[in-house]
Amino acid sequence: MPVEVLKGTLQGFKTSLPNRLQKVDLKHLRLGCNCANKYFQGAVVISYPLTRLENGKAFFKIVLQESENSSSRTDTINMLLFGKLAEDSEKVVHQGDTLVVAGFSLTKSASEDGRHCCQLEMSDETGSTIYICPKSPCTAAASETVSISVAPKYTYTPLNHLKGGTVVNLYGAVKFFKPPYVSKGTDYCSVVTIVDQSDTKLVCTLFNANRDALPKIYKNGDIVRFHRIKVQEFNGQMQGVTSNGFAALTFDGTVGAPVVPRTTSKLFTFTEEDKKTVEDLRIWVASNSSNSVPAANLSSIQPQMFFDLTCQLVGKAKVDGASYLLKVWDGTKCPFPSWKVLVKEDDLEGDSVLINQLKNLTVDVVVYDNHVQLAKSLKVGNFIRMYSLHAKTQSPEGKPDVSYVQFHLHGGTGYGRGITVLPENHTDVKKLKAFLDSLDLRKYAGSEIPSAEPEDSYLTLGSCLEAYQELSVTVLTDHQHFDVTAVNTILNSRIPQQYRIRAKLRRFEPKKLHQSIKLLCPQCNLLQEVPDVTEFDTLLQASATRPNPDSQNIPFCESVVWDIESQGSRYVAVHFVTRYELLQEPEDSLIMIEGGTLRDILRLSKKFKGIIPVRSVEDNLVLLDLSVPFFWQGNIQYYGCQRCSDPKAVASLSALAVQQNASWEPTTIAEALGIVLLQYVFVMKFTLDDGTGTLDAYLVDAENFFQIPASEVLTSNIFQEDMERIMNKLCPTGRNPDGLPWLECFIKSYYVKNGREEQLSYQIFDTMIAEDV
DNA sequence: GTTTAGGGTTAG
Repeated sequence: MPVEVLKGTLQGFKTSLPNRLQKVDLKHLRLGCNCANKYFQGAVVISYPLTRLENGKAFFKIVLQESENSSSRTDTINMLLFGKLAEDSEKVVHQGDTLVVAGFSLTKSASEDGRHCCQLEMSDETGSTIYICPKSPCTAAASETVSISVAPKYTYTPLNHLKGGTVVNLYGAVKFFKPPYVSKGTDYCSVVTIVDQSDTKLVCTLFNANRDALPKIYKNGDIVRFHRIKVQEFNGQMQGVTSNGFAALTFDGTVGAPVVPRTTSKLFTFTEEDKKTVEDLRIWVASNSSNSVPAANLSSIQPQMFFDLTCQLVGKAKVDGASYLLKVWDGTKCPFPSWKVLVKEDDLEGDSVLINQLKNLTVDVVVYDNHVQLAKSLKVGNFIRMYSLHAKTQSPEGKPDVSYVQFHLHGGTGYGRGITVLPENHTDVKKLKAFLDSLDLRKYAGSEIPSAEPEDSYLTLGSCLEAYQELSVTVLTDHQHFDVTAVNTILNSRIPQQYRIRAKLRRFEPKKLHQSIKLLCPQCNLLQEVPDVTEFDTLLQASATRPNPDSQNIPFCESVVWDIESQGSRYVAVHFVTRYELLQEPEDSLIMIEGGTLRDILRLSKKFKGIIPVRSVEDNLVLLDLSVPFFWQGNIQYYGCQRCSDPKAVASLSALAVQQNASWEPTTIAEALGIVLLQYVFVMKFTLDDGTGTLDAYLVDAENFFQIPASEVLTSNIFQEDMERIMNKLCPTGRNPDGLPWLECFIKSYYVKNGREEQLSYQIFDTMIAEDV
């Protein structure tokens, strides 16, 4: 009987209320206070017309005044009624009536109207009850005895009494859980295993389109209450699944902690009996606890462990489609060196000043696959918990004594892998916040870079960095957020890493420019010397056989054969590749040549777009041996990797010959012929010195570092002069070392096999010479 | 109205 009009006096009625119901005053109504056993009494000062919500539900609003003699707005409170209760009340409530209400929930007032900061919410679904004492009492006889049921009586089934095909209400302690994740269907999914005093386990598979409707479990041992969960048999075991009207409450499992349900629902019942059930379960859990995954902080991690980490997000960045970087800290220092994941400066989200400040306390966590979506949605500053995080120790091959740790949240949801955002009012968050606030960050701050005070704006730091870089003759093309590391620190580390350094170029090798140009296979990384073209004359001659007249009819070529009688019986065949069966202008034409000498080829390569030396094998034209250049263009010879190429017959060029937009560029031709093109690169050793130590770093670069193409430098006077000027600026001969310019460089360390030994080497990357040099 | 997952580590 949710709404009842009293026939007797209010006093008389109140004596019939159960003892456990206590009157509560407006001043004691606060958010979070347990109102299960409270009633409130007030007079109706306003009653609004009945309306309907968007979902069709009836809605009725009343303003109640606590004290009859007061006219202050602060003495009034809004009461919101929903559903059938709203409809029923609206018929019988009048202005001036006194109401006694119980079974309400208390929420933050939705309107800023100067009334009480909370509002009372009631609906018959949650067992709310309203007693109305009319302003003009009925003249009927004495009051009847009224019995109140504040809440509908829910019964809870012990887990050892479950039967398939039933819908029940359950209480249990969480033994295992997967935080809500996006399922492959349309809903969020959370798998929760609960256990109760009967020591029976139940795996519950919960789905809901609304993440907040799933239980807000943050750790094993939390207590849950499920209403309307369906029990069914699966694989010979009972299983719980969400059914219509499923609702969950979650409680902290700590003995003695306030019994406050976690839910986003505004309407739920919660009785003294519920409280007792939670408290009983807490005590049972405490004495039957089985330690599962440890919750660790960064300072207590062990190599190879999986653990739950509670931390704050400081920065985030995409790594690639399948992984995402989270920079987090928990205020403790990881005892092992940990990896730093290289991302583009522009991709790193977060306060760069703070990221820099905390760099020695944060760790880089890479999350994969299904976790990327959630990771992206996190806000910098969020307090999060990552479950089953993997602290993976890595040692370079053959170096078990040196190790560093990588943090991975691997893909999948096995073992509860996942991330949750913890609410700011969670006990663990409050504790962590207090701890983080208590830290003296200066103790951990790095000292290599001019430190910015927290009140400095990002702009100030930016311009400060600019001034700092002004003196450098190099420019970093990415990762500007990296801090400078001292050379001796780098030398002392045995971990493959990436660093930013600031140093001077003491010396470099080789001194002669032509010695610094090599050929690099981008696939197998083999470096080789650039051959001397004059060596090829014999090779080219040796392949010069009398062209086979049968092979001269090539579909995409116009061919001519020259007899060169002045040189004995030498024959040269030239095949002009046609485009759409048409000859092109010589400067656009690709030609293939059989039996040409080095002189012929060099001469022709100045006139034509490109030349491919070939020979006849039976009826086919094939490339020569890959020890000679397969393609000649202007002054440049292009080579294929003898290991990685899989040369095809020249006929495979026909596909290019019919393409309208195909160009006779070395890369295109190489690809069509199955050739892995060798790259011309500068290979130099720079001895870099920053005052704390010197290290030798290799430069292997095609054109980015000097902004000069290595392929052309040997045939261009202008490029050679540029190179000379640059090297003279970086490392002038006979200059006092103090006068040398600064170079800011990225270098990475990596292990190379040197015989049976592994040796740490350093290479320069993402760095270029400043334009004005 | 159905499907999702149905606990038991990635292999980066």
